[in-house]
Amino acid sequence: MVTQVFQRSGAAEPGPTPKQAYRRRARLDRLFDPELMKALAEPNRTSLLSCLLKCRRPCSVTEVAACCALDFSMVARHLQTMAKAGLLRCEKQGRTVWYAADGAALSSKLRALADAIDELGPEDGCCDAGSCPPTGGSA
Amino acid sequence: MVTQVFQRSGAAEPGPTPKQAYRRRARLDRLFDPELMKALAEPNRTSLLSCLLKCRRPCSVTEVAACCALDFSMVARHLQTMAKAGLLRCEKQGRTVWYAADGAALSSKLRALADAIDELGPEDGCCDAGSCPPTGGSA
DNA sequence: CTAACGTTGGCATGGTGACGCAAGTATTCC
DNA sequence: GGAATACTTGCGTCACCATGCCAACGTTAG
Repeated sequence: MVTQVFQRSGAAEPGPTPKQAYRRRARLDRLFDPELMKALAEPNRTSLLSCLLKCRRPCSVTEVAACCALDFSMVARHLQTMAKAGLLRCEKQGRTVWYAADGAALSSKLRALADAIDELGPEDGCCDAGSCPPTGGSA
Repeated sequence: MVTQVFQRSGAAEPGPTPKQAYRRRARLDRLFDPELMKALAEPNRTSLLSCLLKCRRPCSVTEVAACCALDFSMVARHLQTMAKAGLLRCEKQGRTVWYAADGAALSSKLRALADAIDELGPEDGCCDAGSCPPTGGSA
């Protein structure tokens, strides 16, 4: 017998087939932001973001670049990338550019995504539609 | 005059320099998961994830691959990637592999990240330390 | 005006990953 | 046993991107 990992509840709602689900647009689909996730996918970038979040104040590129071993131009580029993704706000003042982490914006985006996921309800099996009986389905 | 984007509050707490902030490890630093974010950074992958979340039941690779124009092997690889990142749970049953989205795990991770960000408090300027007066600081 | 400063942009390089194809493996059915 | 099914894996290609170096640009100070 196979170890039954996937628990099935009473299958109150059928649950769509993957094809139906794939086409049906949900709030979730609009909330997945590749640009945002890409910006958060690079360890050096998240280090810089974390640094700015902990600073809780605007910092210049020079200041931030002094923290890590990265090349200065790379730090500038990372900050640009994150600003474009909505993670940082920036303000140019003379020859200095100040970057500040927009923690509120990020956390609210993350919560919105979490809400949209929870909104779909827990996966609980269905398969009375007969398309995919994972664990001893009748079909 | 420069447009004053960065509002400064009373600077109740100094706020560390970027160098201090960079070294000081916070809960946040442990929550940034590059693997997770990378898994969420690819549009095709998030489409598949969304599909599985909406299905609310385990689906086989074949089923999922039938939804989109992607090559079968690519779908299988994407599902593996997401399973490794903790987004999906999978169970092999005979020659079929069932994948189910772990929505609860994802949303709780996102909320934990949001909590850790909010925990740091809003950025509000400081700079009485004299290291970075962004907008007409006294230093 | 000149020099110094802070940042941006071009360039070459190396690594990573998405993609499709095709071959291979494991399991089930006849 | 053999064939069909369901998936995995290897390979080659291509695009993107992180990285560092260096030149150029705009701004400020002298």
